[in-house]
Amino acid sequence: MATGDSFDGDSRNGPAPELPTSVRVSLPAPPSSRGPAPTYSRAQVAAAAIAIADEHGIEAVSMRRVAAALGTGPMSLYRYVDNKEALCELMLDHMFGEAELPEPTGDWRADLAEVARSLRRAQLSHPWLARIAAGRPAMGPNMLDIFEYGMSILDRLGLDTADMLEIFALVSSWVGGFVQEEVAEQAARRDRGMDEREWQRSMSRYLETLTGGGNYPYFTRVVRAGADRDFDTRFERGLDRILTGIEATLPR
Amino acid sequence: MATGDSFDGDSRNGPAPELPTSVRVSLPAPPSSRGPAPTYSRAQVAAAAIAIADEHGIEAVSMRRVAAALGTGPMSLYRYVDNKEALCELMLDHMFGEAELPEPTGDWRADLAEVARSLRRAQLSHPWLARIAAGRPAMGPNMLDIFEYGMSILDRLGLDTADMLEIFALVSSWVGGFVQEEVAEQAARRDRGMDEREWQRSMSRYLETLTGGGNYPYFTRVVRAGADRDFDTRFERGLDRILTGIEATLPR
DNA sequence: CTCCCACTGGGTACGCCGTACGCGGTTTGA
DNA sequence: TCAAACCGCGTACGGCGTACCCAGTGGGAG
Repeated sequence: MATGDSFDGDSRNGPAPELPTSVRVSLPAPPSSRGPAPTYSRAQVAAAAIAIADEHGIEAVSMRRVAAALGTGPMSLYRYVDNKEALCELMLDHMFGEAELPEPTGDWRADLAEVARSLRRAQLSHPWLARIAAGRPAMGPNMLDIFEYGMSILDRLGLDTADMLEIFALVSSWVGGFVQEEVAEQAARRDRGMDEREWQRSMSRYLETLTGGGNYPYFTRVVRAGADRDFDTRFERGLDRILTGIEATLPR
Repeated sequence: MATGDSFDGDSRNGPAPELPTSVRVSLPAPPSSRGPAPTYSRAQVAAAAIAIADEHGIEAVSMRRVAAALGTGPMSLYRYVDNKEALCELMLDHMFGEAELPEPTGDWRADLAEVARSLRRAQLSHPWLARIAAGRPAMGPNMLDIFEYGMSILDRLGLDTADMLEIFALVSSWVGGFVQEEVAEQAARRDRGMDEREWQRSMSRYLETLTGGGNYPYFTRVVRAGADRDFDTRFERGLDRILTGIEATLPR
């Protein structure tokens, strides 16, 4: 799988046609022979932004800071990126380039599960990713690579394109939702650093404050018993359920 | 189901104990008898913020604007809400109060499907919701109501608490991921207002620009054939697959 | 070889933002 | 009665995204 630099590589192609911003951003930079060569590449810009997000959180990523990290002024960034929104999309697609996908085994369930695990791994290794991805369509070249890989797995099942798309979207959107909850809870616990015991006690107090302790019997039970499994097994079990559901609703 | 005003109602309870911000925010305001009565309520603040988000988009929601909508100064808001993050959580839980849940029928598949549809409906009626919810744990009173409702449905299946939680989380996180993609695509199309035909053509051009047309065979096929079904049927079919998967992996 | 001009780098400035701080007015329990 | 507790809100600071503009650069056309 690509390493995420798929932005600057090749240069064949004319002037960018009118496209929605959310798509145009993923295009490689135009050839541009006339003036001096650009000092940086889009990949460098993305890498700088990602480094800041990893170290100081996504909210610390500002045009000024990214520019400073590159050793330049704030406005210079706009030579590489239309605006901050575009910078985010650049970071987003760059990350999906890190996903490593093994050679398909031929067992579609196992192979699709591996795609799901890769997507989760990518988003988990950079927790701010889920925040960025929210409400943004992800169709950069790297995400498209993963899409193609997933579709090729489903191609053995004799479905039409719409069905394949539907199934791929089912898996990938579940992974997205799952990881979102996962990082949310991680962040909430890190908020004030509390361990399992402390968190449990503070949630109990929350419940009592809310209703005097009477209502919310199920949530109370979950909190009291610490009844939530760890995310790894929840993920695997959920994945298994979803794949089972897909298999069961396959034609013939 | 509550209408979302569950914040200001009752007043019994002592001073707020030390809780993580992400949880404390959902607490009803302390009784506070001493000074003059507050001019507004937390529900009013939330409603004002929501109105702005609905009309001008979530990024237009600023402390200053919300305050102005209420007819007051920016700093007055901080009497009702710790900071902007807290305002967002207030909006979030307030929205889930709008979800209307019918009386359970006793058929757990149908009932759980109805919960899923309610969650989707709530998030779809305010597209900015998905953006806000990303990476934030949602455990306000209204979300807890939905949680309790869902768990009570699953309670008939003879599972332990951890299994019930797992299944509820599976459904709700899938809905979250699905709606996220749904509003993302809606937003992308609205970005520049283009209909089906235009979008198709611009995506074709995007593909050609990307690779000269050769790679991404599946995505090309999807774009060329317009092979994506509408979101309503995708949702129903996905939901059916997930419920089937759950049913198939039920013990005994 | 020359010159033009597309291109890059980057400074300045504007209008927003979140919010720390603090002051004056109001209410109420002691 | 009066101090403590609370509310409303004005002022101000530092940071943000980015519009605008100008100087420098280097390849292609003449």
